[in-house]
Amino acid sequence: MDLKEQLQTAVIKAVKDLYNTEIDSVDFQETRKDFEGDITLVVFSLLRHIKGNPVEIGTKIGEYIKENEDLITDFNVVKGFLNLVIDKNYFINNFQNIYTTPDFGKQPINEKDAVMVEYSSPNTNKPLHLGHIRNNLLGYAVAEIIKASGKKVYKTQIINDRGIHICKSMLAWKEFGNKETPESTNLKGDKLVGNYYVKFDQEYKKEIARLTAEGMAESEAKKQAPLMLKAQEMLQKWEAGDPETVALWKKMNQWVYNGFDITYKEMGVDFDALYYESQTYLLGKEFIEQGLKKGVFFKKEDGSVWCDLTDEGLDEKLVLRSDGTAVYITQDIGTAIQRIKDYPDVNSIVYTVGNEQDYHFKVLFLILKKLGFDWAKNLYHLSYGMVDLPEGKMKSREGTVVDADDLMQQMTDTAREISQELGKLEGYTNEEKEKLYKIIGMGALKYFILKVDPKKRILFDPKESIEFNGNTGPFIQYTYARIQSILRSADFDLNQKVIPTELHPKERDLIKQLQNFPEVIQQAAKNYSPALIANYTYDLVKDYNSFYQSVSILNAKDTDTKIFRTQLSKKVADTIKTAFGLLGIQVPERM
RNA sequence: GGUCGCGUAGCUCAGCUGGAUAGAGCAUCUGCCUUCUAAGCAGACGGUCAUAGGUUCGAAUCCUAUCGCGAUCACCA
Repeated sequence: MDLKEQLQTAVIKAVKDLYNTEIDSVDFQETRKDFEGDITLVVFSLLRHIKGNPVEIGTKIGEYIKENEDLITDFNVVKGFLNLVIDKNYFINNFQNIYTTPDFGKQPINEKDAVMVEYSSPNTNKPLHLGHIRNNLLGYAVAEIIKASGKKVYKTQIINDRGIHICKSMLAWKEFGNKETPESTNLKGDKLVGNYYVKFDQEYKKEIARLTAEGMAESEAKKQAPLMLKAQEMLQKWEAGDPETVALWKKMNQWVYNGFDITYKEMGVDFDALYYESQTYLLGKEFIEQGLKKGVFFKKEDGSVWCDLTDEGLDEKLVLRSDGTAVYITQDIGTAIQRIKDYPDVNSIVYTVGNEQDYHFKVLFLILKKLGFDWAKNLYHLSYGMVDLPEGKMKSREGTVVDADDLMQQMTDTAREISQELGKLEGYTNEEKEKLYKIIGMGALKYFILKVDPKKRILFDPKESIEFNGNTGPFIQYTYARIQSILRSADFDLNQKVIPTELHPKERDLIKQLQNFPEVIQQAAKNYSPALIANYTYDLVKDYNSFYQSVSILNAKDTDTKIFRTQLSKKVADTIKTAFGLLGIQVPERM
């Protein structure tokens, strides 16, 4: 039986025997660290049923329970709080279970209960930047956390590979590119294409300047600039399936995909199912037709189709243009339905998209509900705040974008500098060292981003960059590495069952912290919050370091204690590894 | 203007479904490497939890209003 249940029945019985009063449940909470005890009964909540002084009541219940419940060895009452001390054998036995459970904290996967997690979903006309990094890290971590909570997960993305913005870079390459290729320029494909997107904008601005100088109004010049007209023409050709345009589109998109693949690999994220906008943008129209028949939508005189959401406190939303073409949300309706069709075991979709699209997803989910899909109630928009720079928003045209590849490289470089200064890696080959710098640099970056609540915006100062001391990824990795060092020197069998004669308070804290891990995973999955995992891991490491500093592990007095403490260390390391795995962060054997 | 989100130490952030004296890290200061890795540990300093009301035995947490910051309200995606 679970500890809280057991204590609950004990308290209920105590109240019945002492006060002749029936209560059905009581609340426990963990005892705060600055008080003695392990678990606390808040007596105040009993005052509804029992009249009297909280301290007296607490004391009486405490005495009764100490007498009648073997688990409780002592108690104290502070104000209205009854702090109970749990028998050390409970913790020792519990730790034995934890220790022998592989992948402790994770639940086995239920194949029938699947979730699709969408993240990344970039445009294919420019390289990934810091904002995408947050998106990717969040999406990946949430997917891993949901998996650990016992569900099957498909990671997916929808690649925005068509539209006027794609035509812009294609056109600029055609006009100004001199047949450059990633090979000829030695540039990553996404960088090369991105350069042409910028080039388009520059040339377009020149044209506007020329036209306005000739006396044209600026708004008119924006529409009439030859480059813009050509880009629009190109889009039409693309939609008509013009072979030459389609070939160029395929070629340049492939360059971008090759570039993205490198970035994704560096970042350590992956996908199980890819969707391309070019294949989905026509989807959804048939469901608009169905919705019209059902009366979910209505048609205006000009032929445009709308959904009336005013009774939900929202506006009317366009779902089909007057010319019959699809808009953004039409496609999203179609894609969602398609995904459920493709993966019948999926009954929930998580969309990792920035909070500027909160309204869009609110509307999307409502419409899908109105269309009568029962899975629509399980859709979730994992909305996250922007990553801003001290100067404000990142703007590609002003060159203030923090490029994803550059940033990752920079992190590795910083890790290298710090490591070399500390110089603890003798005996490592250069190759091993480089691998390690990458692990540390990426750990710093990922932890930095994932430890903050997704809803909050992140202020990223490239100059101050990312810390390697304190509440950081490397700090946690370092603790892991130190434990590995202990395990390397341990010359005894770690699989034996030992019962130490004493339980140090720090050991008690550690075991308590370890016990919480499964619950933390469930919470994190429920709240779609990698930050919970990150902060839990930090707390665990703080507890461990404190333990490490106050007791001897390998030099402990007796063998049993030595073994027990080593086992405890090992399990802490394993838990760090598991937790960081959920965040997509690797862990080093040495550092 | 309507809607949504955020506002906690000088800075960056924790604080679960209301509970004890609001916690970390950075920065500043003080101790600790002949003993398992000092990317560490122990401690000091630092707060009218934006403001004002309300609910409650009890509020950073829940409700209302106000202020500040951000996002959004396209036949764009």
